[in-house]
Amino acid sequence: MLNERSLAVHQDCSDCPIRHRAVCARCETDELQRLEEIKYYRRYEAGSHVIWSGDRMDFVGSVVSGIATLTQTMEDGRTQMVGLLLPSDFVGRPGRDTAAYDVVATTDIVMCCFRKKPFEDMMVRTPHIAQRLLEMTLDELDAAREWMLVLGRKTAREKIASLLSIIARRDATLNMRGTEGQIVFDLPLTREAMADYLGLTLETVSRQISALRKDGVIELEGKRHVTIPDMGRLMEEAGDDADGGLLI
Amino acid sequence: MLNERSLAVHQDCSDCPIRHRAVCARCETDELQRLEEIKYYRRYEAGSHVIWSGDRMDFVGSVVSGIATLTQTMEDGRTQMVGLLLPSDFVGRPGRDTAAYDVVATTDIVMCCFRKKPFEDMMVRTPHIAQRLLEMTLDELDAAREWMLVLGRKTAREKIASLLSIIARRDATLNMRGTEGQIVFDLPLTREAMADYLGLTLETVSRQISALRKDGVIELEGKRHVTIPDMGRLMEEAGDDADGGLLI
DNA sequence: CCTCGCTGTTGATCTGCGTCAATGTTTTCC
DNA sequence: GGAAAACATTGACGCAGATCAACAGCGAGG
Repeated sequence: MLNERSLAVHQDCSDCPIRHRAVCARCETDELQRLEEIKYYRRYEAGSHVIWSGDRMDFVGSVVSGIATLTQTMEDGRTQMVGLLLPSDFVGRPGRDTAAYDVVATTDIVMCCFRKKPFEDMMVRTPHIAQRLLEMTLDELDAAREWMLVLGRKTAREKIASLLSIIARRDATLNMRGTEGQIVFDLPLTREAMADYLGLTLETVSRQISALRKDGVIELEGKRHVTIPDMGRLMEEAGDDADGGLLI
Repeated sequence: MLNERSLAVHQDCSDCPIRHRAVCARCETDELQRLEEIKYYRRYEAGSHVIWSGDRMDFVGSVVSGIATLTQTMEDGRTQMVGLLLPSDFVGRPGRDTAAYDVVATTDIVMCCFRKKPFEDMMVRTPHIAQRLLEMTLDELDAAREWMLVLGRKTAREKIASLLSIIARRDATLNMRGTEGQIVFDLPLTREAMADYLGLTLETVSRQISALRKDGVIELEGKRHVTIPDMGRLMEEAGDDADGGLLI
């Protein structure tokens, strides 16, 4: 997951969000060089599977551009999104070789990949990489736990407000804007994808978005273009205290 | 979180579940020795707070005996448990110094602690520690994501069955028993704590447990002593395919 | 022994969200 | 331009689980 903290590190590595430049800033140059040598890029179309749950994973990598989702599905088709992958987010798990989740491209995406074996070898030789990955994984764990509160205890309206507030802040951070004044962004998800993230149905998502619009918490132009006139108000609606907030 | 995999590693270090012996099996003896030197133990009574969310954390460590919970609370009092800490589970976060969650002792517990600074120093000098922590954190992340599916998409009955199935398997693993034949264990949680874990009310928890008992999925002696006559049946009720299953 | 507090159970009722269904809007593709 | 498909909105209705309430069991402490 992306958050303000990891993003700050990401700034100096805009072309390849694995953030290995940041990771290796303290390493010897030849380690950095070796990392450069084993990397390659992959492109996926909107709607296509990047990874199927249960499949063998022979690479790790990160999103360069576009948006992907991490989802779990039960046998009867019930689906829960467990992560939203934005540019710079890491995918894959050193030390495990089957994927636990489906990764689906929501938009066209570009991934920066490393074959798993060489990457793992590099991890052993370059301690900072393991430390950096640990830091990133702990951030993701925090985000997942924050989301457990959303899923377990919030109302539909609060869930929608939480999601909007996360996307708004993320978007503001990505584009180097603050969260002062009004915030404008495009929703990167369909109503159904939002429902899968929030543990709701798409109808409920639609209804609650309409309600928030009617109440002036958000403004909508078309289906996806959102304006948040007052971020504080939105966060109140989300049930968050105004400054703490979600890390996702 | 504990799972079969981390527990296997834990076997050779029963007195101090930080698992540093396992962590350091490949390290020089003097690193292991140094880790021994900075460790100390703490004892907490049932019901007491080990850590308050937002407080400064000056140590990391792990549970030696007893059970603790990791919870988040909203301003209006709604509570969500985001983790269950059993013997050998790790607490704390190298690289961050305020706690994000409340840690509460459910039973009397003993923790094995390391002051954070020396532990972090050791991490820098001993790459295997960071790698081992990364592995453990990734396991926890998987568990958190599995739990997101439970919270977001399962019915009350399935939630209860999921929780029982996790506790049953955990208990079986801790006591070195298999999950063949019938499984017997004591619930380590009150109905309220179970509700907080599952995103339900305690009344619903109580009702669903009664229903599962009436249907022969579980047997109850008193309030806490549970017998699972058929683990496969329970996992069906949980909505899991019979072998995959939760990692928590 | 009795009382108090804590935990758990069960019933009655209410309500938020899911389900089913109809319809509108936008995009795609011939 | 028109048809079809994908995405979104809105309404009517039902139900799973929340809420409110009463009560039972049990250990602790006077």
